[in-house]
Amino acid sequence: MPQKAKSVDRRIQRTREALQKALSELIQENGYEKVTVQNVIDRANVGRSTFYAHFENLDQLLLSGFEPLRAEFDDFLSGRNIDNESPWALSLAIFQQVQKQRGGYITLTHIQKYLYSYLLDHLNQPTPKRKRNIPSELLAHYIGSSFIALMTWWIDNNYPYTPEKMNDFFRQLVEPGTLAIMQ
Amino acid sequence: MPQKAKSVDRRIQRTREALQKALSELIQENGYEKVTVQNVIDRANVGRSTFYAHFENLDQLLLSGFEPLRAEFDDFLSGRNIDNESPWALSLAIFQQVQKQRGGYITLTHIQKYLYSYLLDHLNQPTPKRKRNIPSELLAHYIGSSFIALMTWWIDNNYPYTPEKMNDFFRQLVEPGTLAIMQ
DNA sequence: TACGTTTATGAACACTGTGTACGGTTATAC
DNA sequence: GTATAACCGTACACAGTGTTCATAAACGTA
Repeated sequence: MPQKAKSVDRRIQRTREALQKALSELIQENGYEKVTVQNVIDRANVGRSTFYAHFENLDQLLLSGFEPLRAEFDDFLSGRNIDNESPWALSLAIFQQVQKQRGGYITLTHIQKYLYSYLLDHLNQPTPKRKRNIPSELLAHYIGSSFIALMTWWIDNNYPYTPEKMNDFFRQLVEPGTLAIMQ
Repeated sequence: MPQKAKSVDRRIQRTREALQKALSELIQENGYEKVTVQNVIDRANVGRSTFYAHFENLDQLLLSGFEPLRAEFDDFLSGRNIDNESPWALSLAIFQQVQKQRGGYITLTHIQKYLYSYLLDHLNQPTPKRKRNIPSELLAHYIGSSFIALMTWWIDNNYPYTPEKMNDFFRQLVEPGTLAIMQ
């Protein structure tokens, strides 16, 4: 039988949201490297000890804001067979989701981590038609990095194109090279 | 008439080399982010004030080790007309030079900076045959990032291929996509 | 509303690191 | 040999991190 939903303390929500919002703003203003815990708690109007009651450090706070995207991405990976659908649906989904979180902050390295391991699995499956001029590891690294490159440019330039258009660019750039190699 | 070469104080050379060597070792052990001035001067056996007499901060020390590569790269850019020779000679030269500095440390972002501005100039020249589906800025960013991606993989995996082979990979991956776009 | 529990607070503390200042010492170039 | 400069150590002010603890406030629940 389902347990009655335990109600979450409103104070916890408020604190966490205030911290995430403050971090988000400070990142957009100065970049993540320049953000300090001190800045965040000042901006969020939260006590120092309160911060450490919720998060071990700045990185953990950053990661907590990344949860929604991570969850969606996991769903996508487990819910569908990428190989039988268009492989470009994956990248499109990420472009769309990133834009949806527009105001939020994103650590692209985390997307890259997921993407990389997926690509490596995918490329290591025995594909008879593959020429294999290029080692799988390098290919996975290349595709993942290219994707991150486009994403970075897109965000830095404040989303000048739609996710669909960006995904087209990605496809146009990466597909010819990888197809030529994968035969 | 050529000025008589002013002899450089041996102490200066020794100090700078000790600091660069220490930084290089520490980067290879723990990564640049974790290196502190304290670590470097301890390892180099150099006084704190001496460090600051030579360099403003850690970044400046890092950059000083990058000078030889930067110089070679500048020479290359100014000495030849890239357009009339193979454009892939540029990337090959960098692969070779990076390997030559094997034991040394490299900040790839600095290479990327140079590469990016070169590419942007290059792509912005009016080329009648270009289709221009994709904005020059994005294309420059993409090519530069792809190059850095291969370079990073190459270094992280301890130079498993020759510079020439790596340059082939780069060409195979990037050329088809960019050619298709540049018509 | 009254209750016991959880959370927030702020101040103090130890710690690590940065960058500056300065007087004394030593190696170096000439 | 000597003047010079490079080096050294120490001390200092400052900024940031992460912990602890006693107190006060807000909360959910009955």
